[in-house]
Amino acid sequence: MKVSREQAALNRERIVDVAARLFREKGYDGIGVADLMKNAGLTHGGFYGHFASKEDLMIEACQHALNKSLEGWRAKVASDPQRALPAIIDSYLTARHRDQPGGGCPAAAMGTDVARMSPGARPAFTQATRQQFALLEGLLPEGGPDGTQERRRQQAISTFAAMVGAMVLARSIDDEALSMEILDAVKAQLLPE
Amino acid sequence: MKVSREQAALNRERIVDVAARLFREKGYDGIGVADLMKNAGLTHGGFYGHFASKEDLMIEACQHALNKSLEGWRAKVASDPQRALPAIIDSYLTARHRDQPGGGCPAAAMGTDVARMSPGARPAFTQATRQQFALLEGLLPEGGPDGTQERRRQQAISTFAAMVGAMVLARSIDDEALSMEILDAVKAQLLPE
DNA sequence: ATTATCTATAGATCTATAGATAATGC
DNA sequence: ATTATCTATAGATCTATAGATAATGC
Repeated sequence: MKVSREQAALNRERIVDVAARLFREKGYDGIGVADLMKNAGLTHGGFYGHFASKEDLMIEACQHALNKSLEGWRAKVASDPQRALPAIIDSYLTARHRDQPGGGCPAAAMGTDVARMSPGARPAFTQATRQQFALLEGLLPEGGPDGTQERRRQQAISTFAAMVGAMVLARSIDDEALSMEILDAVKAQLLPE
Repeated sequence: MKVSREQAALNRERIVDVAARLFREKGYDGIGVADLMKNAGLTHGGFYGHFASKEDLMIEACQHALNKSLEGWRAKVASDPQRALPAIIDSYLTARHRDQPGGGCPAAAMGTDVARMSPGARPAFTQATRQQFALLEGLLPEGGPDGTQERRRQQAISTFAAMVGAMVLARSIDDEALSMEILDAVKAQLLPE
């Protein structure tokens, strides 16, 4: 029954990884500890050897998801800084992202959950949001006479807000054409030709 | 024990009204039927005389909240069409709205819940979102050479997306200054002087 | 000997229903 | 007589814990 210390650490990581996916897909209350553990290939009771509570797992799952999300953005910056902004916006505002919340933006998938019931996860969201704004700010074009530092930050914040809102709206409706129109309209607005 | 037919209808409305508030505040899974009924001044068992299931109440509560929200926007248009756009945006992007989700924007408060577990409520969201886009489109300034009909619709969609996203982000973090900066930045972006 | 995991279960909570109650409405 | 509401509870589910088990690591 027992596994090696190394394997136990891997099991813990897998629980966090599974939780980061399933909390985004089903919400904090939409998945139970028993089901989470089954998805990680372990039994219910084993959970409490790794975490003090389900709430604790939620905090780690948020940190994990937020870090992965930021890493994805940073990878785009590293591979092609000039095209990073359109690359981030294009890949965010897609039907693929809309239909796969489990691997997508934590703010769009869990922001409301975190706001209403998970005070412990809010510091992680605060830090990640700050970093996302800073990253976007650095990618915005210098701009014309209006391109002050303050204006660029304002634009970075508005860009991310429009992305998150577009995703929340696109997911909440059941008309495929309107849903795509939302994603495409915000894409066109944020990336004028 | 029994009340008049008229009073029963009022009781039903009160249940929907309470649910529209509490589902936005606590989420669909965050409040139970017993607590909802207690908040409406009734007992648990009486619920099923009015609704077939909790899910059915969710659908009615969404319709109710969405209608109230649209009515608020239309009242602003009726009272002063010229100032309606800034009035809507200004009142949306406030700390007051952020801190009182129970009476606020249904998309920002329940959009994620509806997306993941309430297919029955999605038609209402679809219709309301369509109407909100149309209303905003009519309020946008004619604009310069770029003010085509298509461009105005794109801008209406982007405006609402930015508002919803700003609210979701502002609620998910625990830094008051950053939270206000998000609301103010999106406000400034949407309403340039 | 230690400990990661498992089985089993306690205790709480949640949706929904059954049957009783008492006031309304014909 | 009808029916809106109430009391009580069935049945399911969920978090967390207790104690057993067996492989690891000193």
